[in-house]
Amino acid sequence: MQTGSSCDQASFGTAVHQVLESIGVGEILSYGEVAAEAGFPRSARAVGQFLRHSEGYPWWRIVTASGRLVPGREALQTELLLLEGVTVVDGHIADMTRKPE
DNA sequence: CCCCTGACTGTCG
DNA sequence: CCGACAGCCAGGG
Repeated sequence: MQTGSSCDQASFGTAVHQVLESIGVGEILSYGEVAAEAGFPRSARAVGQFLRHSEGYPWWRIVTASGRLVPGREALQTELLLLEGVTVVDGHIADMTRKPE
């Protein structure tokens, strides 16, 4: 895509909105990843504020950079992720695309 | 325009 | 692995 009109960053919420909409089922991203995709690699916190104040977004697909689930909704998020087909263990993602070993 | 808060991140102990 | 501290950035009063 990028037909030439997708570079307009109206505001943070608009950019994040596009990224959240781009996430597929079973796709886990961290706040920093979403922020980077939105065009703000240093604004992970702003993503959290947006998700918390907004509803209708797959916030459960968003975790911290450590693969940790969102504080305050760990139990709920874990169940939702399991339903999405994501492996969650003890409140943390066990299926991150990373393979340190 | 200034100050504070926060669903973050990375480093240190 | 986990708790504490500092740095960075956007939003709201």
